[in-house]
Amino acid sequence: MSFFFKPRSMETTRDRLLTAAEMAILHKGLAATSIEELIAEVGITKGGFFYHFKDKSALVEAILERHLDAEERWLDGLFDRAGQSEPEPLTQFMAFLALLRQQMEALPDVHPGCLIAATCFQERLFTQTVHDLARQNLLNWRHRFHNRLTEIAVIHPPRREVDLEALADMLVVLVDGAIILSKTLREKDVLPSQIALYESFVADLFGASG
Amino acid sequence: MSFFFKPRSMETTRDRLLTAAEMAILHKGLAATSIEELIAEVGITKGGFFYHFKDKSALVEAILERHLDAEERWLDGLFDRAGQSEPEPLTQFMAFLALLRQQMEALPDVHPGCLIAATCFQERLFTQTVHDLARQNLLNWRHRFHNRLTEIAVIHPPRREVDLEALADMLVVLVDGAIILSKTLREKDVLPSQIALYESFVADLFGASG
DNA sequence: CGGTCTAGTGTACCGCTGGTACAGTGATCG
DNA sequence: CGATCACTGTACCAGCGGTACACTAGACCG
Repeated sequence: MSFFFKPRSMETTRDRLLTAAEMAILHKGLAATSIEELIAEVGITKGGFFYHFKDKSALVEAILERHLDAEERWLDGLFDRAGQSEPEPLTQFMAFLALLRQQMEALPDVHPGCLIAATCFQERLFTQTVHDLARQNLLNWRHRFHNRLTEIAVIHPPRREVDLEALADMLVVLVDGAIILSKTLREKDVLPSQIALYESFVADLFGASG
Repeated sequence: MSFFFKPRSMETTRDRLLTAAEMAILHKGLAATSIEELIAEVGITKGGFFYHFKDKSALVEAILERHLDAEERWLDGLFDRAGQSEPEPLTQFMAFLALLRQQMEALPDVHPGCLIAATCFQERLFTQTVHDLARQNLLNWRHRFHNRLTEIAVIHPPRREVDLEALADMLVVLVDGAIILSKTLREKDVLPSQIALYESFVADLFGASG
């Protein structure tokens, strides 16, 4: 969902291309991002571009791979911080959600967008590989959240019957949907306030004290 | 959010262009939809296209206007059906949500997408007019849902403190987010199950019997 | 019957962008 | 010293958005 896992120092030209392209695609869309503009920004020629990537699709695939990797490390980091000296799964999950919300609150502007959502609305511009990467990533988060929620539900039986897989999806859905609302309305607080709502939903459902 | 408010009979060429373009944009994205492809489908020439629309942006503006209009009539229709012989605002709103969910369940395939979300991820491809239309539409739904929820909250004080504007946004956010998940995973039940989750959230929050 | 408007056709043309092809080059490595 | 890497530079092509403009078949209007 995000981008602010910072690039390495001693960047290669390839990495600078990926970064420039990622930013451009997030802000303007793939179609509005021309190769000529990217190579101008990075300071190489067209030949140099096609030396690194056989076409625009290959560039997008590389961006998505790098991005999903960084995102996974980032969210793992949040889970780790939330889990430190806190074995209770519900409290742990609530701490994770709070961290997630705080990170979104700390963003200087509205969230620049979600690469996955961007690919989903421009189907034919992207290759099957790109769509498969997006799909695998979403399935990954569904399963991770679902596992956590299942663990929680064992210890804290939910107040009402609830589809835990849908509840896991809901977090992904809220983040992506909130990015759309946030970008369209240019209101940066939509994302944290939707996460806050999810927090209160989950807390109440599993009967956390509060 | 939708499209299945059927076109009029005795369609004009302009209307057939709008319909073909709307479908194409929803399924493939704007950039992947060429004017040449549209005129081939409709059976006119390039001159004919530019007779109706001064450029591609004008086409998109017309699509969005027609779409938002139809969407408003459609959702008004759902509200009306939900409100028939049912003056109690919470019961009315719950009935509306149930109708919305049923409509989404009844879709034969995964939801084809949301035009607003599609515009949001291809910023530079669309004109300011398009973005303003999208913005106004989302603000419209926020206010309408917010008003309903405020009405409800007066009669049924919520069990917990809750930001009613965020709760109003949540419905829009869930629908758009669910469309992304649904399209990417190619699972058609994501949308109705997220609405169902919202239903149970709202019902519980305002203490509906159940 | 002629005039005007509508809804196009048909042709020719332009610039930008993605993409191809390929020869050359300076730095670095074994 | 030769090979490989990471490019440069030039030339070129096709597709698409968009422009320009002359022409026309049918409907409506007096």
